Amino acid sequence: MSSKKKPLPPAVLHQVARRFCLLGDATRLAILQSLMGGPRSVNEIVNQTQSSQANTSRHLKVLHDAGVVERRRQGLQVFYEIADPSIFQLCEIVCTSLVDKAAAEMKSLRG
Amino acid sequence: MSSKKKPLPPAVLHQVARRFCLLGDATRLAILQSLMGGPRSVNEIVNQTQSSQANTSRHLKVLHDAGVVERRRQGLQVFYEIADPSIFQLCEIVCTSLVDKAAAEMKSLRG
DNA sequence: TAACTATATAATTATATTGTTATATTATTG
DNA sequence: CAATAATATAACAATATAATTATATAGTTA
Repeated sequence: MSSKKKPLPPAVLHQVARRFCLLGDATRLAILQSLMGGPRSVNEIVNQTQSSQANTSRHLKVLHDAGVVERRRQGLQVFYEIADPSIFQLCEIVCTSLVDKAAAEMKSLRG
Repeated sequence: MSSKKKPLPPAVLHQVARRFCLLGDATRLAILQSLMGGPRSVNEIVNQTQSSQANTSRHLKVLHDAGVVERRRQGLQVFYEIADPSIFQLCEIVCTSLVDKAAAEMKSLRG
């Protein structure tokens, strides 16, 4: 039961990296943020994110291929929603870390 | 006190994306993994990660510029260590999510 | 200070990613 | 089935990123 310290094999590192890569794009983060409020049609996402339809569609495909979002067709529209809520935990941790860092910088500037 | 649902402004999204981008590279993840065991000299990292010295140095610079690792010189050597432990939380969440996904796929394959 | 060791940087090449425009696909409705 | 609406895809140009090789810098020691 050694729970710690096992180095991950390269293949796993690549998978983890790919997942982080997915989140390493502001456009995709904006899309995910839009989906935080629940399922959204592509058009709704386009409006909320101010990105073009084509670009939004392309990024949605990336997210879908990675299993981060699910899609379901409903008539003419396609609705997307978050399939992997761990995304939110990740974003929150990063945000907290960034806020902490900013606060530390403020403090050190003031002396 | 509305704690949820404030959409992050684009500038913040970019910062968050940049942070995720840092982790979106297997070489850097390997470096961070090496640093999980505590401070390491560049040479130790090179040996553990099987990457070239130049490449390791370059990635260490990236991580350092982002404030993810700290450096201190000690004679001829430079030791790096994790400056932002939230990294580990992030990796753990991703790993868990990937394991879950793999397990789900296994299950669906078996029927 | 010359030789050596550890680390950093620059220049280059190869590859990947992003956003755009134009076009295709899919489903609905008259 | 023609016209329309919503979404997806392809081709392209611009930019970014990664790894490598060669070289430079910083510190150490004789």
